[in-house]
Amino acid sequence: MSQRNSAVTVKVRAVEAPAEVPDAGSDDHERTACTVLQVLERVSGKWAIGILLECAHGPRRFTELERAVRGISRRMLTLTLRNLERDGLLTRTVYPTVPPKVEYTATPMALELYESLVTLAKWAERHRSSIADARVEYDRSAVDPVA
Amino acid sequence: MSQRNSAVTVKVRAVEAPAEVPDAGSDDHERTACTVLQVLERVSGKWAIGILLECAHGPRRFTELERAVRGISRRMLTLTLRNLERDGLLTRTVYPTVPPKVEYTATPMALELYESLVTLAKWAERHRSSIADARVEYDRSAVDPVA
DNA sequence: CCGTATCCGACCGGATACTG
DNA sequence: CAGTATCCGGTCGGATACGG
Repeated sequence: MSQRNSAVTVKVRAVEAPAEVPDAGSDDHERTACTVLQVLERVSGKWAIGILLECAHGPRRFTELERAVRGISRRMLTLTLRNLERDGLLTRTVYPTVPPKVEYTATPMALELYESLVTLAKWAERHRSSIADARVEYDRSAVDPVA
Repeated sequence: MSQRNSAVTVKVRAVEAPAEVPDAGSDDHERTACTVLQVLERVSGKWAIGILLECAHGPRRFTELERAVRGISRRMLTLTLRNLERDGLLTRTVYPTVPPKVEYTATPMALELYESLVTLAKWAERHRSSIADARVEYDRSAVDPVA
């Protein structure tokens, strides 16, 4: 896909009191869905975002990430790192010293993505309790149909 | 977490020519990462976004979704629908007619999320080709170390 | 029309052990 | 320090068949 500006076509802006999205033209949804899906797939897996968020604040070494992204295994750290590098979101720099030193740095592209992740984080923050409530309510009425 | 406004703390805005994210205070990353992770987990799975995007443009029936979200199986449609309903992102309305009719509608919360997804979609659109290039380049030099 | 139930393969991801 | 290799269980998700 070329560099055509704002190729996404959907109307954004001003959904303060959301009623209904204006519509965007039927199979445009599909193109958008596909695109978003591809983003989410790159960034999916439990660990990619944690790593990206860490590296957004400066170069990080392998072991630093292993400690910062808590709960991650060596294996998953390596795999996720490789994928992020492959997609051009992280650059890997090896310093041929002894002991070896490797730094992972977020690319400009990744730093832009970081912006979107912050947007997402804000949404999550706003609705976290609503979602939690919805869950307990749903589970309650599922287990306890009429009570 | 209560309703404190802008609890995310990280500095946003103005990363036109991204150099480095200012930093946000060490373990604030973790809280942000966790939050974002939770969002992504709700919305992950290949199908949730496609469904959300469809329903953002008005109520949709089960079979309509089955056709619109192409490639989805009945099973996955049902499961994803249930999870989205459980999280309060979709409301399920049953019309006790014959034959039965069920409508799924995006909640205001989901329509706000839609905004974020559009942001993500824009990012993906901007960088789609860069990522594709990065991949072929990475794969090339992996298979073809020195040539 | 709108689902649920069952089977089953693919892959994600943790634990552990070994290497340059 | 910064990985790689192997094993192995759990979950995701497709295909198919059946039910209200």
